[in-house]
Amino acid sequence: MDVTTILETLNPAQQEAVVSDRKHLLVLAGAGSGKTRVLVHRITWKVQVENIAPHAILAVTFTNKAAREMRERIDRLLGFSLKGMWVGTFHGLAHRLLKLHWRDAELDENFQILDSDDQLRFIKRIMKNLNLDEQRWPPRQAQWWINAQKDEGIRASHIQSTDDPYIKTMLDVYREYEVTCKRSGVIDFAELLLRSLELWRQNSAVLSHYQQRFKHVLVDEFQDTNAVQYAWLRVLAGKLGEVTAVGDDDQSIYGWRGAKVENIRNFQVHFEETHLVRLEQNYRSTSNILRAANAVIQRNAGRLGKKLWTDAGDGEAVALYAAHNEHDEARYITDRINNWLSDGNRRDEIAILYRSNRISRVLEGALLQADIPFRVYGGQRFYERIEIKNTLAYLRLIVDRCNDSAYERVVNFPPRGIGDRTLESIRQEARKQDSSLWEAALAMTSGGRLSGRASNAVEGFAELINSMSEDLTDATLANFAETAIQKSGLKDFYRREKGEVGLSRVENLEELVAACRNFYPDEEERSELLQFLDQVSLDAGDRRVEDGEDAVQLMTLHSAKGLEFPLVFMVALEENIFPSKMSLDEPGRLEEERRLAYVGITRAKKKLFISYAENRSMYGAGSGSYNPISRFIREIPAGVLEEVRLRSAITRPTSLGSRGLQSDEGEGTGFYLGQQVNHQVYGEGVILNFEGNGPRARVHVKFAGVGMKILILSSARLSPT
DNA sequence: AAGGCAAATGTTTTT
DNA sequence: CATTTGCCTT
Repeated sequence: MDVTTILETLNPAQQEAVVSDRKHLLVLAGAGSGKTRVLVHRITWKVQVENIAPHAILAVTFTNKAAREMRERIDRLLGFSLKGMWVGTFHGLAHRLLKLHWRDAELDENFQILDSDDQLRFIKRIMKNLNLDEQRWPPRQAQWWINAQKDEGIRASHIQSTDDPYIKTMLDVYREYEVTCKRSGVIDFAELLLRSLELWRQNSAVLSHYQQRFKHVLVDEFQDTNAVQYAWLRVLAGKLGEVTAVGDDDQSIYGWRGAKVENIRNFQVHFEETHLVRLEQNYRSTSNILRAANAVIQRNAGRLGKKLWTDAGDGEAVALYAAHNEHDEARYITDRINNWLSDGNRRDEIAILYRSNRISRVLEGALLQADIPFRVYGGQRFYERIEIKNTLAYLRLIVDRCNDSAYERVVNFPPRGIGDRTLESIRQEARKQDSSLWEAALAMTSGGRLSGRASNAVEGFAELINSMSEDLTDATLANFAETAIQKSGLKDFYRREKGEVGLSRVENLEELVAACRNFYPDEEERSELLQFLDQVSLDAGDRRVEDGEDAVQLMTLHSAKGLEFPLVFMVALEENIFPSKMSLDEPGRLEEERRLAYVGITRAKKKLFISYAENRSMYGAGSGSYNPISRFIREIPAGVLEEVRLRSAITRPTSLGSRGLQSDEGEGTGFYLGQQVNHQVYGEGVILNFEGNGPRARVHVKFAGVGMKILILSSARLSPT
């Protein structure tokens, strides 16, 4: 392959990025500007033109899907397989490292990955043992806290104990959690990253091996890196490694999970001699859509700055629909969808995007009613389903009897007469002799220390696992899984379960067998089953691209990142919903919400519909709440917006107000959102929300010191400050 | 130990 | 409203 083939399909900015020979490279790639393309072509360039060995390249992404895609595209462009190039997710690569250096990393050889579900179970157990009140200290919160620490690279031992009861309690749980994980030979997602970072930091021989090897490090979606991932990259790059980072600070939407936009903003500070390239030409959307996106994101402070443009024409205006309520909104959407379809378009070109999953419910109902096939993404993923996890637990136990979380999950599932009391005594024994549950159970049954019935049941379980284990020899993975599902009693259990739920569970079990059949191991030494289990822990089995069925796609704005659709509906653009109520006080979080709006708008290729409901019921039928129109709608210039009104405004004047789209006003009140006001009793505050209208209109005001108050506007006698 | 009923509880989620 | 959770009964 010659130079021109790599470059000819690229625009000048893309070419500049691909051939850059400064030490480091930061590519600020706007939505739809061809970032993956640049990454793939740059790798090809290095191999084909600069004669860099594939062996010396490490490319890292966040999702398995992105990693797969990158691998395929490099393969295709390069014309030969990756040959020792490391391409994978942060977690996948970290896992690989830890597998190779398990001894140096002080891990069990067969360490297992703890998914967030199992992690929560662990933490619940620990908190129970510590006699912590679940009401006062919700385990989810502890899980959140621990993960947040780990994402920052903070170990329990790094934290100073304080008098603060919250920190004290969390720290106790964290400490105990570390011990439990170690004893059980499991590591959680955050631990994969942190442990591999520590491995490098503490073991210079291992580190220098990888520094010698990976002279070229490339990172996708750089704006989503957290503190540990960033440190990981810096350590690996060392003084000599060359780093290419591709990302978009405007699309950083995972701050709440520890991602640091600062990482991309500071890149040029920490990585000297950086060449900065902006990709601003967008190949996805019409001008009108981009104008809307640019105008919204422009409101954020501290951006690296970037303005998308396109060769494409203006296209249609962005449509805005003010719905009476969520049902009206849903009906409007199904009507538009039917129009689109009757023009001969496909359903899978359509996406409906929302801030939070609960919004989808009414839409699902409407689509069902309108007979429009759809698929809701997000929510449960394949390998997270309970029936799948149970099956996998059997498989894990067969591979490793000492896997306590697997043991706990299935000792008594399907029910076989091993209750809480029995299990608790086994747990105690395990803790006493510092062994696995399996070993403790064995000791107790052979020592006759369990009642006859319990003893028989526990023994029976052990025999079951042992006998399943024998089936492993010379069966194919799929056949083995099938027998396991059979013998464990899972199949019978779910078959007997009534309703559609049971049916779909049996189907999922069959699908798992199919997944086994389609699995191709890539290592020689380790057994197929071991490799399968590892892959499954790291890949949730997101089946988004599934069978290419022609269905409308419903998903959250978060899960829409990276996707594009000719026709996009952004729904429920109301204050407190989008932007979400939780993000309203902190400016940083509000900016993240705005980025989310930017992500949403830029998903649309041809036509974007935005809608909001003047009244939205929280759950089901209640009277519902009046949320003001989302500020993000106001931030879209009037020129690209076209307000659709199907009926005359009877119930409520449009929240846009007579002064048009630019106003930030709570209609007819004389006040506006975010305004500083004074109250005779509460003092100074800021207006966060309007509710209702007419004489009953109320305002939500957050007062300094006093907190949030809801006041009747007509009697509160607020004055502007 | 297992099943049934009332009460609690509801952002976003790459791995 | 709809789903999950924990308590209570058998």
